[in-house]
Amino acid sequence: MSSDSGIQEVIEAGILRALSDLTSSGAIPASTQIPHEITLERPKNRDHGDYATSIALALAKSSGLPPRDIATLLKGALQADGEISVALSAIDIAGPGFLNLTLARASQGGVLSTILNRGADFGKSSTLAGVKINLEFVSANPTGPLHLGHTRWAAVGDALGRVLSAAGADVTREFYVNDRGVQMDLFGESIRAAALGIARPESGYHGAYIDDLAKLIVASNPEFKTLELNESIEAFRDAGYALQLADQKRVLGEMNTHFDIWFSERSLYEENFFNHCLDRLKKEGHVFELDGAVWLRTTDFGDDKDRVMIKSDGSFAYFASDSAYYISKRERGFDVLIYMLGADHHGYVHRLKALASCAGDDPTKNIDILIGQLVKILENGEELKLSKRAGTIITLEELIEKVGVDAARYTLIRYPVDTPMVMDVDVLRSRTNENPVYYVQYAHARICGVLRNATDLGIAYGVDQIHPELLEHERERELIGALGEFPRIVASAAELREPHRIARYLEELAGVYHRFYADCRVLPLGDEQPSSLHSARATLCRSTAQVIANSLAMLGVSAPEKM
RNA sequence: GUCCCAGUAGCUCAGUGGAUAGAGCGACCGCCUCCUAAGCGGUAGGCCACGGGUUCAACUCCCGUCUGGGACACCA
Repeated sequence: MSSDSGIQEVIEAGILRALSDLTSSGAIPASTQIPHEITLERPKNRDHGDYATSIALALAKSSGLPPRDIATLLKGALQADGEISVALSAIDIAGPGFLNLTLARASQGGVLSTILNRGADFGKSSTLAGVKINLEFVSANPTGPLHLGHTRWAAVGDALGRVLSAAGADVTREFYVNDRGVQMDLFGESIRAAALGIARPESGYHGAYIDDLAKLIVASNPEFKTLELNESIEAFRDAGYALQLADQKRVLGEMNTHFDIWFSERSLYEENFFNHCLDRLKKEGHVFELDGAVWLRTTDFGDDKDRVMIKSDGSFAYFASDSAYYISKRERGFDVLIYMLGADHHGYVHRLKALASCAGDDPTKNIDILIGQLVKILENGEELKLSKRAGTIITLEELIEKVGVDAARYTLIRYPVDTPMVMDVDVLRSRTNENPVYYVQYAHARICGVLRNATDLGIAYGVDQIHPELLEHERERELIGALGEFPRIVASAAELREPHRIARYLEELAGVYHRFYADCRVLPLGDEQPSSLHSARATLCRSTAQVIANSLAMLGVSAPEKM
C-alpha cells in the first residue's frame, strides 16, 4: 500500500490487532468471524469524527454479543494501545455501535508533511504495481474526422491511463486503426469520385472533408486520377488514409490525449500472423469449419452465437481481426486488456469475453470492457447534430473550438461513462459556479494568489512551518481531512476504472478550500504582525494547491496560477 | 423475442452495504473600504420508478414489473 495516508492504515492495523487480542483473551468468543481487512470510513457528518468503523455491528451476529458491548471492548483495547492512543484524541461510541475516531492534531500534521515532501508524487501508489495493462480507446476508422462519439473516450481514456499509471500499473495506450476492409475501399472510391467530379458511391462518404482530401491529394499527385480503376482507388485510399490519420493524431494532440501505439489492423495479416493466431486458437480446441467457413465456437463460453472468422468465400470477417488482435496483445505481454467501447458496441462484450476464454484466458481477469454511453451536445438549448465539415455529427475539433480543451476534457470526465450525458456549450463557456472546471481551477489560482502575497509579506511557509497544533479551526480540520483522502481516491478510481471519481473529489476539495478561505484569514490583516498561525495557514494553502494540481494533472486539465 | 444501460430535488446529475440521501443550476434572502465575489452563508424543494427478497443495516446486492435509450449480420 501507499505510504501517503499512513495514519489511516496505522489505525486500521490497530483495530485488527485489538480484535485479535480480544479474541485470544476470551473477551470476544472464538467463534467470532473477524475479517482480514478493515477499511475505515470517512463519516459524512463531521460530528462523527475523522474516521469511523462499523466493525462492531458486523461482528454482532457471529459473536453473539450486542454491538455496543463489542464497541466498548474495542474502545478499551485501542486506548490501551500506545501507538493508537497517541494518534487519536477521541474514541466515541455512537448510535447502534459505530466507533467514531477523532485524530490528534499531530497526526493531522503528518498528512501535510507527506504532501509537501512527495510533491507531484503525492497520490501515487503501488496498488497496481507489476500489472501490465493495455488500454485501448478511441480506435476510430481513419476514414473521417473524430466526432462526438469519440470525444468521450479521448478524454476519459486518457485520464484513465493517467490514473492507472498513478496506481503503479505499467500502462500502454493503444489506438487500433481499422485500416483494412470494405470501409477503406469505399473511402478511396469516395475521394476518387470527388477528385474526378463524378457521383460518389451510395454508401460511401459524403462530407465536405472528402472534397478537401481530394484537392490535397490531386495537388501533389495529379497522376492518381488517370490510373487504372483499382489502382486509382487504392492510391486515393492510401493517400487519404495517411492524411486522415495524421489529422486525427493532430486533433488528439490538441485534446492533450496521447497514445503509445497506433496499431494497424492490416499488420495482423502480415507475415502470417493471422495463421499463427488461428493455430493458437485451434490448439485450445474451439475452432471448427462449417459450410466452407471457419468459426470460433464462442457459444462454449456464453456467447449467443458462434462467430465466423473466415467466410466461405475465403475473405476475413471482422471477428478474424478481433481475434488476432486479442492474441497480439496477450503475446505482447499484457496481463489486462482494457477495451473502451461505445454503447453501440455493447453487443461485443459477450463475444470478446468468450474470445478470451477460447484463447484459454480468464475473462474475469485478463479482459475488462468498458461501455460508454452516448454524448449529446446542446447549444442555445438545441441539440447540435450536423457538422458542415464532416457531414455527420459535431467533430472533436469543433467541440474544442467551442469550449476549449480544459472545459471539454473536464466535463467529459466528470460523469461515470455508463450514464448518457449532455454537454451544454453555453454552460461550458460560462465562468460561474455552474461550470465545475472553473470552480476547481479558480481554487488553485486563488491559492497561488494568496501564496504570492505571502511571499511579498515575508511569511514563511513550507514543510518546516506546519504547526499542526495551531490548526484547530473546524474548517482547517475539514481541509486537512479532505487532503488526506486523495491517495485512496486515486487507488479506488484505478481499481474501478472510474476517473470521474478524481473530478468529484476535486470539486469537493475545492469547495472545502473555498469555505476555509471564507472563514480563516490566511495573511496578516492591516498592520498585524506575522505569526506562526499565518505560516501554518499558508502552508495548508500550499499543500492544498499541490493536491489540486496533482488531481488536475491526472485529468489532463491545466492548473492555472492566475485567472 | 434476447441482451446492455438508465430511472434520485423543478432541471442537469453525484452517491465503492452504514448514522439526518448530496452538489450545481433554477426560486427566495443575505455577505466585498484589507489575502482573487470565477467566492461564501441561509431558506424552500425527496414514497431514491414500483413490488418482493437477502442483511444487524439497502438509493446501493438479488428476482420480478413498468418507463426511456441502445444493441442484436458469413457489415465494418
